Amino acid sequence: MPTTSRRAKNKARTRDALIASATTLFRVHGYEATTIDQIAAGAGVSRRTYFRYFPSKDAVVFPRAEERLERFRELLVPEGGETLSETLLRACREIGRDFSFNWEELVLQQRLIETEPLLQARERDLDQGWEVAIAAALRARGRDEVSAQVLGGALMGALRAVFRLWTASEEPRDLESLGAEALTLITSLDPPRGAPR
Amino acid sequence: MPTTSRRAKNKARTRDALIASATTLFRVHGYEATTIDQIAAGAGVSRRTYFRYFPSKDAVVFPRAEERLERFRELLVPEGGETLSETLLRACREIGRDFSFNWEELVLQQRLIETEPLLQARERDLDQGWEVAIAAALRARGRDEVSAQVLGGALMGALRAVFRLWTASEEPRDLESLGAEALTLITSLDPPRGAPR
DNA sequence: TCATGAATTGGCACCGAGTGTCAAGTGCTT
DNA sequence: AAGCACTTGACACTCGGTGCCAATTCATGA
Repeated sequence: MPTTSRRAKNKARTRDALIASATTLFRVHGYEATTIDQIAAGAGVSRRTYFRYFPSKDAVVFPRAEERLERFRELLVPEGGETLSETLLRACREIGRDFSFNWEELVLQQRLIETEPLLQARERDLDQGWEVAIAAALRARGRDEVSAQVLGGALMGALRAVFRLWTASEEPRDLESLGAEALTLITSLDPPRGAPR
Repeated sequence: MPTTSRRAKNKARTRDALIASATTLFRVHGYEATTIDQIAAGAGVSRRTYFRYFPSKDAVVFPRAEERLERFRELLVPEGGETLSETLLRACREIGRDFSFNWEELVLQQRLIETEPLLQARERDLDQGWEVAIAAALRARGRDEVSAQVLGGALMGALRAVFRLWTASEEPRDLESLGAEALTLITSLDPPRGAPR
């Protein structure tokens, strides 16, 4: 019994068709002006069926979010005697490879997101998953709850900024060195005088 | 001609009534189960009028967002020969004072936000305004674009984590020392080996 | 191959968020 | 008091999202 039964294939095909239809329509008419009826029609499927594949209109904008986060989680498992920064860099490099392959797609997606406040909000929400993953990795390395969450927030904040810079540039820059530069920047911050504890 | 004309007073009163009505209803029935008709009715006003005061249903959850951000922006103007960390700490302390006065309210608001993904997304979106403000402060201190955005993202990420920890605790902890601790934590990160540049 | 049951789909009705419009009401000015 | 600008209420409408059920498609065993 292959996992790719006929049903599974059909579902995958419909899903891809919905994503393609939505992407095209968003690109041409914008997010707001595109209705779900149009997306569904473009995929040769009914409106009701759209909602069986995506829980909301905005979900179709982030079709690979879940699997990428899952991948990131796996990459955060430390290898050998890595320091945290090294693990992060390695994860950054791996994710960056995936991102680089889809640079154009990601840039267009990012431009679309920035046209709609709701989409920006959703993106931020998704980033929280990454932040939680980083915080978990920190906890797994013996950090206490407070420092895990604070450092997780800071690191993810830096990574998000890096990603935005990356998609905002004209050419696909080297995501890995951008990430490394970001980590270096953070660690070069001057601590406040008379820091507590 | 006082700025508080009768019209202005009525508007302020209606706005407050809407906030109060919404807060109560959300607290009792939850966000999702509360309709705007109910909120408007509770404030003795029509549904259409609600939308003249708030652009959306979720906006009423963050009624003070804009003015707090404005305050934060003003606080980020450096005083004397402060380092950036010192400026941030001072801003943290000032904002923290305001927050401490409204601890209970903020805790309830936070609990409500965490029940609804959409609200979490919106909150993240609002945080971006703070991040942009920090990045602007960094730029004003001579940082280049990349480091301003990256550090802004990291610092805001840490501050958000601090705020979440603060509202998650049973007792109102000292927000200032939490913030200071967070800054210290960030600066104690070990840089990656062979860091570029 | 065919019949049976499970999964998938489409159509329909419905709810609530959000917007345009216009007439009626309220406050400001002289 | 009258005229004016601003504010409100009511209505109609679009669209996102959900529950429901009948029709269709697929998988499975005889």
